[in-house]
Amino acid sequence: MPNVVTRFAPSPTGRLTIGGVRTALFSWLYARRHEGKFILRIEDTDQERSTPENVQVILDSLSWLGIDWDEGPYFQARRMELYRKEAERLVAEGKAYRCVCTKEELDARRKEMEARKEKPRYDGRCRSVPEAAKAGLPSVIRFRTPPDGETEVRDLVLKKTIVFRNSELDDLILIRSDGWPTYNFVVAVDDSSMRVTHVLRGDDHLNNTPKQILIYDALGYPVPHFGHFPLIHGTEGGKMSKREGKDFDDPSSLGYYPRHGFLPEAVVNYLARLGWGHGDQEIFTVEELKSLFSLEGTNNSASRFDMTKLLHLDAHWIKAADPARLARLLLPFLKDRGIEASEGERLVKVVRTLQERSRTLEEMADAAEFYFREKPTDPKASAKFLTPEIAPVLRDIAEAFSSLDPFTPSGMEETLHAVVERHGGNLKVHQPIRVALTGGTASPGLFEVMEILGRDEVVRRLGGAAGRIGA
RNA sequence: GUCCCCAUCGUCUAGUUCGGCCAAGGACACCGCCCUUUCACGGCGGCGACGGGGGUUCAAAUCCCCCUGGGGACGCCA
Repeated sequence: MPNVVTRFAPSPTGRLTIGGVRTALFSWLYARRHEGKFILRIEDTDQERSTPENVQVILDSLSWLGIDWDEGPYFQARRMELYRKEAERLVAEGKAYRCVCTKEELDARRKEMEARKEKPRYDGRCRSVPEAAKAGLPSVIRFRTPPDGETEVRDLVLKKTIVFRNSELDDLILIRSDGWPTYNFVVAVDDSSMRVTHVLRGDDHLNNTPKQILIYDALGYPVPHFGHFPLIHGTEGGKMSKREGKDFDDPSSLGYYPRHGFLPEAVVNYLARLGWGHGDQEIFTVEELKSLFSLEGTNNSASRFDMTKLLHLDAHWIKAADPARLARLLLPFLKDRGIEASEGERLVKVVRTLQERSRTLEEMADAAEFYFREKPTDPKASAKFLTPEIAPVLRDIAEAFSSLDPFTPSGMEETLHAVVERHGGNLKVHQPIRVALTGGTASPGLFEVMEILGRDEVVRRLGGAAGRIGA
């Protein structure tokens, strides 16, 4: 029996948020660090909103990040019998009771309480009605929360004990009128039946924890350890909200990142540093995280999501990545731009020239375009560098290049030098050549660009540019 | 409204556990300079914070209280 069992329990009711992913990452790292077990459980008790597509998104996202699980995925929808049985047991033991109040009645009472500025809660009117009197009526099962006393939550992340007065807690619903169980109940049943030792989750669940502890106690199961990570806020502050639109258009969704050419190791590195630290170290490999992650190192205040820093880390990991791997990953981005490149030595060379100047694969694909097809020349660059005076020089260079064999950087340099000398020396030809070749003023080193483009293509583009100047 | 959490540069954070090593360190961003065939990379330097007020103490970013500010939760959602 491992001494640490953690789980990630997302609900497939929407996209997977970046905050949820961080919770998954921390839970996984904690299990790995302690050579424990990590469980994936899908909380699909909300029949209205759970979809198979959302389940798939969760699975794909975790796989992309490299987060693997030892058990599961479990689906709560397939564990209904267990929940009903446990709920009935609580009713039989007097620890829960049936409530026949209708939704409408409850809504009306809630509104009244809000109007009176009270904390909205169930008034408990079915509490003392004998079970026999409610038989046959449509009902829900509610938990009989102890009216007095306090429940203590020892939190491993906050490193403190939080005390809740039981009188603040509500008689929450365990089983809905349609027979489906609710979150606070299943989570307690499942975490105990799956022998979860450390429940790690977002801060937004802190208020649920005392309720769940009470349920554990009522059920007679041992209470696990808890840890609540502060939420990740959006750039404007506040809980990162799910925007409308496609999942991959929204940076608060994990789906955004693979789609926009981020490397998983960069996302993992960034997320790990958001709310956790290990001295001054900024760069972490997954392996390092697996051996270093600890709850003691977590920060207990909310953090803000910063795309700029993520981009910086992505740039770092692109520089560190194997060019052949990047070449393979780049293919779909090229394809999006209508470029059918193939894996191979040339593409790897292209990647090498772009690694130091791309923050994402998307940027790399944009920067790579000129290698595969001539781009329209940037008008500003053209006006500045493709001047009438330079046209004959470019023509001469093209001609000199056409017989340069082999077409090597040292040969190119000598040739350039010779042509410039012939035109009186002291001519700036690099930028005009760059513009002629790449369509813009920024590119990788001129000689490596020419080498990859190849002599014929270089000659062709140079000649073409010179021709267009005259026109 | 009630309950709960949080509080170091613009942002992520180190330092808080055992108060003194902190005239507060690192990273991102920003601004200079260097390198340089462009753009980048890299190197060097700069800007920049303990929210406020009370305590406790010889000594507080570190401990306590209050205020303020931020966030979360109050569902037959999870």
